Amino acid sequence: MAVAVDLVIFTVRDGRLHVLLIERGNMPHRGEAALPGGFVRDGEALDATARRELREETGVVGDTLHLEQLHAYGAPERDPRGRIVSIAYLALGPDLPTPKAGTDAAAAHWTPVSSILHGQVTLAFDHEQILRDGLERARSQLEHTTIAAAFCKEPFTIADLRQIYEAVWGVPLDPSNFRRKVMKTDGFVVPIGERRLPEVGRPAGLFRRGPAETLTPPLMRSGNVGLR
Amino acid sequence: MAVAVDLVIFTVRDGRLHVLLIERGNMPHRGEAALPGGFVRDGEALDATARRELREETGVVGDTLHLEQLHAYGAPERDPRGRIVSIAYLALGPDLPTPKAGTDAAAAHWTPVSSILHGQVTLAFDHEQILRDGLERARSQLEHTTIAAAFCKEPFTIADLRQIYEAVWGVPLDPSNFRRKVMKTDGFVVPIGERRLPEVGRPAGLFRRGPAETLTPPLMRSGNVGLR
DNA sequence: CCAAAAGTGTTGGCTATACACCCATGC
DNA sequence: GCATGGGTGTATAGCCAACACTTTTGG
Repeated sequence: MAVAVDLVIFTVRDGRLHVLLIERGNMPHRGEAALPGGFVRDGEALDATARRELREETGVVGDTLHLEQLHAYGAPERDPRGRIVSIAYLALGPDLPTPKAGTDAAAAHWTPVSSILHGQVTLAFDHEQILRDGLERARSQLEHTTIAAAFCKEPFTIADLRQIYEAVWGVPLDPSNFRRKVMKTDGFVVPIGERRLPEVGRPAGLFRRGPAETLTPPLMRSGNVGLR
Repeated sequence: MAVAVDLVIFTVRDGRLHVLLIERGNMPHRGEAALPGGFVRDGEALDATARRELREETGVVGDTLHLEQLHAYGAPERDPRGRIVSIAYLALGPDLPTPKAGTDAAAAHWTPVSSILHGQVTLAFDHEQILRDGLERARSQLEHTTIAAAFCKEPFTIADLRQIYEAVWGVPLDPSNFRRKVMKTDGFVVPIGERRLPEVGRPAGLFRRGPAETLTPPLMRSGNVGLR
């Protein structure tokens, strides 16, 4: 029985949620889109496999990224090569560099999540289910934790942070309430005392990530409308 | 590489949270306390393994129990027999029958969770970490979902349900506010129009589980005091 | 060169809701 | 003694309005 790790890597580019997909270079499903991933090596912890694959696929040192285990998928028929149990990981990061092709991947692309949810892109194996689970986890994490800041390159503005929420949840948020909530949550963001010169509009205050990790009470989303 | 399933089975007995532990009948850790579990068989889905082990260890048909995947544990040195990745499952149920010994278990007992957290009972492998993760998941689930009702034998009173929360969270709740919250949440519980004759005090209304699954807004716990 | 408009960020107020805390009543 | 119900103050979300600061446009 083989154990693999698959990665759901999210980022937000120009206001839309994207996921990193590879074009499979080997059989099965050669040429189809799939989540990046690979097998766990002897003596390698699951988290280590995830970080290694992350590095191999995106070239990003995992320490700067949020990475958490998502779910284990083990349906007997999920992989035609045989019995493969896959541990899925969720990774969140700021607009990452254009990924390079990995060992098993012919090419890697940032793909809008909405295009997969709307059926314009189909994924190999059970990867669409994994993606949906990852999206739901990310949405939930935004409610209860401060990981939204992990999507932002520092320094960032409150509006940048709000756009993360809007992109992941697919709903517009009230700028006023959002700002109040973020500022009142101790340690969510810390001001650096500078302002961003805008192309248009009033200059926005700049912030860094704070030490806080949990949001109590949570930042609630009324309803899920979907992704733009 | 072997894949196993371990179970964190919780129930509430006389106001305290209990977990099902076995006394290991085989090496390694023979004679020590551990979570019930076993290896995934060929062609068997992960959930099926969990339900089978649940049945073998407790004699309970899994359909009546809440069962969900918790986390995958895969540290290279977690099992001296070799590389074993374990998928942990969380099961919640009403005061279950005294379990019978399973294949790999010399004996099975309901053990107060507090006795493990306070160091009076130690668990084999990394099972204490799994238990802690399961407890945290259960506490979180009580906030956001209606699974607390899964702990109650039907029919139950509002006070029964409240005792579940108090046992899992380890904090007392205001009976008045709790009642309002539960009654206002559409589909959490449905009255059956009868009353339970009490040993002392006013008779309490009886209820069954409703169709609702999520709690919006969540039922919040102010802080974690611990387990009694 | 100056004035107005447009766009974005920031601040504040109002109202409905939910909850914590306390008290009253029924059985 | 416990279940049930109500009442009040506080905190917060949703909604709305005003203001601040900048760039662009038009004379």
